[in-house]
Amino acid sequence: MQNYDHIKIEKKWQKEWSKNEIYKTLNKGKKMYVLDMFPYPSGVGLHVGHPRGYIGSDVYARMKRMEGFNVLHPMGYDAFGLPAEQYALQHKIHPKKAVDENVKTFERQLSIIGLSYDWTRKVNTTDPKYYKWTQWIFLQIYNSWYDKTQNKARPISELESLFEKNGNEKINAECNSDTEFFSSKEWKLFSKIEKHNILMQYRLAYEGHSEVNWCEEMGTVLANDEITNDKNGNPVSERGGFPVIKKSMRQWFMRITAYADRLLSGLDGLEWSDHIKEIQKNWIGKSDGSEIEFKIRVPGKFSSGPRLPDLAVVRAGTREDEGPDHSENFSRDSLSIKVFTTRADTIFGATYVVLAPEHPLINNYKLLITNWREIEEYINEIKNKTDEDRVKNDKEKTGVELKGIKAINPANGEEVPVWIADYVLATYGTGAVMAVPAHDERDFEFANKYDLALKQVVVSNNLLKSIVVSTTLDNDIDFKYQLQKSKIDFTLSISSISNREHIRVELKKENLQEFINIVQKYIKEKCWVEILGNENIIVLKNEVHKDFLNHSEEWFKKFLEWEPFIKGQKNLWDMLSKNTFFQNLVCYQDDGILTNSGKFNGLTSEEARAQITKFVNGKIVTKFKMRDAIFARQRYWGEPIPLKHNPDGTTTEVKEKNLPLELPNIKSYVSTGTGESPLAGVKSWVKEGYETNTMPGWAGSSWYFLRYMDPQNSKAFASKKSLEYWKDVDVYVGGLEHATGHLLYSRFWNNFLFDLGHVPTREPFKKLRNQGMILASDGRKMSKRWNNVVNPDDIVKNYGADTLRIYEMFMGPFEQSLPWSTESIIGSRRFIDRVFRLQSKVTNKKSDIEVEKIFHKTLKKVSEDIENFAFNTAVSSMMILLNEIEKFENIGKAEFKILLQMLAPFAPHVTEELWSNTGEKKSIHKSSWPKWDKNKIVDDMIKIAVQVNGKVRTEIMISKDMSESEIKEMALKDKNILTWTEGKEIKRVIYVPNRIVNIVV
RNA sequence: GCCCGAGUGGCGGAACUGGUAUACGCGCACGACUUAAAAUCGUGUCUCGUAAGGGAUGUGGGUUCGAUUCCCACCUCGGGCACCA
Repeated sequence: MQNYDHIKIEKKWQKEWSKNEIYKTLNKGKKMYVLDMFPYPSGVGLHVGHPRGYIGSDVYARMKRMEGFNVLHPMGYDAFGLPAEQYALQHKIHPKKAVDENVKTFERQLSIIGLSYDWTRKVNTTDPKYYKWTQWIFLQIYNSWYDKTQNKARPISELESLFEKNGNEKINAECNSDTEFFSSKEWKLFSKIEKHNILMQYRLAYEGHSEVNWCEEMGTVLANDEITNDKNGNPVSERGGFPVIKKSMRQWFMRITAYADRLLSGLDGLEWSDHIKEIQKNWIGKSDGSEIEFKIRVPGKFSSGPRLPDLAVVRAGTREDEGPDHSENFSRDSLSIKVFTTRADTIFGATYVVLAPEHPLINNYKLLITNWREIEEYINEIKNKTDEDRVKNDKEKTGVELKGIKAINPANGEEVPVWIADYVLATYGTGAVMAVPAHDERDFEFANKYDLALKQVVVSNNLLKSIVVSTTLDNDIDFKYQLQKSKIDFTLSISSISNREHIRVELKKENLQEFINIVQKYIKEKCWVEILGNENIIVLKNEVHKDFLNHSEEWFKKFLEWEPFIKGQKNLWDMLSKNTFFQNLVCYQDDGILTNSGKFNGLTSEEARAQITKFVNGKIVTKFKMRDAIFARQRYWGEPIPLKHNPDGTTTEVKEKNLPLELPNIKSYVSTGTGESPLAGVKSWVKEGYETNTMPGWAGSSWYFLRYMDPQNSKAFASKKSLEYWKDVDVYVGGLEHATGHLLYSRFWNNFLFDLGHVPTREPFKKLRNQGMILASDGRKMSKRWNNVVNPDDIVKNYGADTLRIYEMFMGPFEQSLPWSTESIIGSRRFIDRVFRLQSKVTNKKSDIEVEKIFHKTLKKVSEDIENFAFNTAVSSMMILLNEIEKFENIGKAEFKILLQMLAPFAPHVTEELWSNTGEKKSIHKSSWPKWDKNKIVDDMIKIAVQVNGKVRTEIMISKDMSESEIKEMALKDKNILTWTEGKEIKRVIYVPNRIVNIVV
């Protein structure tokens, strides 16, 4: 490494840049906001994988700066949360101190890489001046409700006046599902606490109870994404690996579900990868379906017909000790079960109804149910199971019938049994389903186990597309001959797996009968038949194949039952056209054509869904998988929630002028372990009535991108003026692991702030790029545990920051995970050395025209590649350029300077050194990005390939002004080509401009 | 199980919208410089074949003048979701 002293040069320029503040952001000009996901400053320091994203965004930001944009490229710290507190506990220091120490390490490691952050805009979520505004935003959310008609959040005070005027029946708002109706008059009569409780059901940040993931060891509640499974499949905390159980607790929630639809539709306008959009879509989990009521009937007690039982009988079902008599509310709803389904088209096949074991209606039916003891036992059994047990994939479904009551299928009036079963979730849809075993896998499995009826109501409509006949016949030539004779089209292929020949028949209506005749004849005379898969595959074989025995016993049993039918093949037509044979073994879940469905027969599933829903008085509804987010931690190290609990049970907020509500300084912030936050042990805090829970880790990170726009502002989280100027993040760079956390919460908060007019755009991140992980050379994640961590400090010391930067960009596509190779890094260093040496060849003379051309072509490529985050090919094209120009004796200064400028975003230090060596006084990073000259990227003569029948046979040089026919003629006359075309008729000549000529003979 | 994404030399990878597959880098081999080594520079490096030429982009088919690229089936790996009706 004698070429240049990277240690000296890099230090020198880093000092210079910070002295001259060359990366300082202005507040005018054409804006460009390039943001990295700010890190949690952990104690262990960085490995070479961490800076990859930062380097990518830095390259981009540097080019944009040179292109004349006013670039905002900041960095900060997300320092609240469990990890910091755990670290502090372990090291027996205050979390604040731990954070400060870690930030220092972090900044030292980052600073040597030469990233162009404007450090004057640094933010830290644990700074009271910062979290004042986190608390402020919380209060805005707390004081809002979601109007589904206007489709936006509105101040809670507006809701109060609406209640005052009309009560709540006509208000189309997002609220808790158990909210009851009241009139304007009733509202006025409600007590303070009643009003408070009702409003709480509408607030976008609300208090409630819920079953949560409780970690005894850590004394805290964890979010789903903070939990993993240990090797036995038991739930454990991601950090520490402590066991996690279910526990019901008082919680604060964020009503993110109010925004589910907008979070979904908002994705359309974003330049994010399809992959991450897919993850968010899945997470939000929208499904369009119908809510349909199944009436309840008590057989025996009442004569006949779907008559409802007397209210008195049902009322007797409520327990005396349940407190006030709810029978008025109880009446209608209790006499029917509301189910949610996306397959209303299959309702004629609904042969039973299932409630989740937790379903509130079950208790109401107590006196009607004849096997109550059994039911109670079952429910208790389920309660004691962990979620993990219940959801385990290979677990058999269990359930019990509610004997004594029946449900009425509203489509055909049939009486069907009612069950409770653990495969139905209380938390999704209505907590009840209509079971259609013929068309739903889960219902199918359950029905098989408990011997419940199965009724097929949808048949496949793709039968007429194609049928594959797979043969293991000794001689299938005859079969093919028969097909040919009947003019049935087919194609042949060999299955790579079974080595069977596949005859794919494209069936048309007019030869369906003919085809079936042939198959029937075969079955009758020569062979066995088997029908496989969902793909209409028929297997013709000489004997029962061994494969057969690989099927489950059950399948085999059923097959045997069908065997005489097949041997007799009376009804093959029916078997094929309805495919009942197959469908009765494995349920058919796709859309199709309705059958056995009364007047709806013949409709497509899609048509039927709408019509049937209407017919049974159902309602078209949309459901989401996403749940409201828990917004509380029983921990010390988080933002205090700025609310006070009053003795009368109501809650009041801390006034804006009293924000921030600062974390009290306490001696022991160790968790009490009782589920109470350490704050519950602070007397002064409790005396004031302050909320003892703190905010979760994602609070501070859900809006930090706004704070960078105006980080010092003490009057607002950012001034209107800077918000209007910066608007949103143009390019956001970070890891994929935040897809369902941070990236969703930030979008939620930003949408909310938009509704109230606090920010100018709905969506915060226009363009998102996810850097791939850098794995260790053994292909595993870099981790202390595997002892495979590569420290960037060592790389910077041995090879230089520029080499590290170039290598990390060159190693492969930015979004792809790649293994690190310290062996390969030398290539990037050599490249820099060669550029460094190139300066001795620089003259004041003009470069050769060929040299100029290469330069401009490369410049175009590099500019476009950086724009597209294709950093690897940008570096590679500069390497190609260098290979080319090294062949020349001399190179003009102008071209050399272009090379330096192109390279500057990747290797800021060495290019700055060389730039100053050319006599430039101003920093290269303040220079303007060179423009490529489109006249200098076209060649006069180009080489194209000539193919004969698609195979390259020679190359010819053409000039750019030759016509198509001239080129074709030149190709045909080429002597290499003549040896291939001699004596043959030229059928066609294809010319693709600037690429190839293909001669077909 | 369902839904995405990906499979190209010894290795990381390149190939625009269907148009000369294997750019660039690492490694390896040979050569030059050197007393020697390092560094540097040069040459070669998918495969079979002396050559002409043939064969290769996970496997098998298809469409096309032409397929890494489009379609169908399958295999493998990675990721997401996981009884969401």
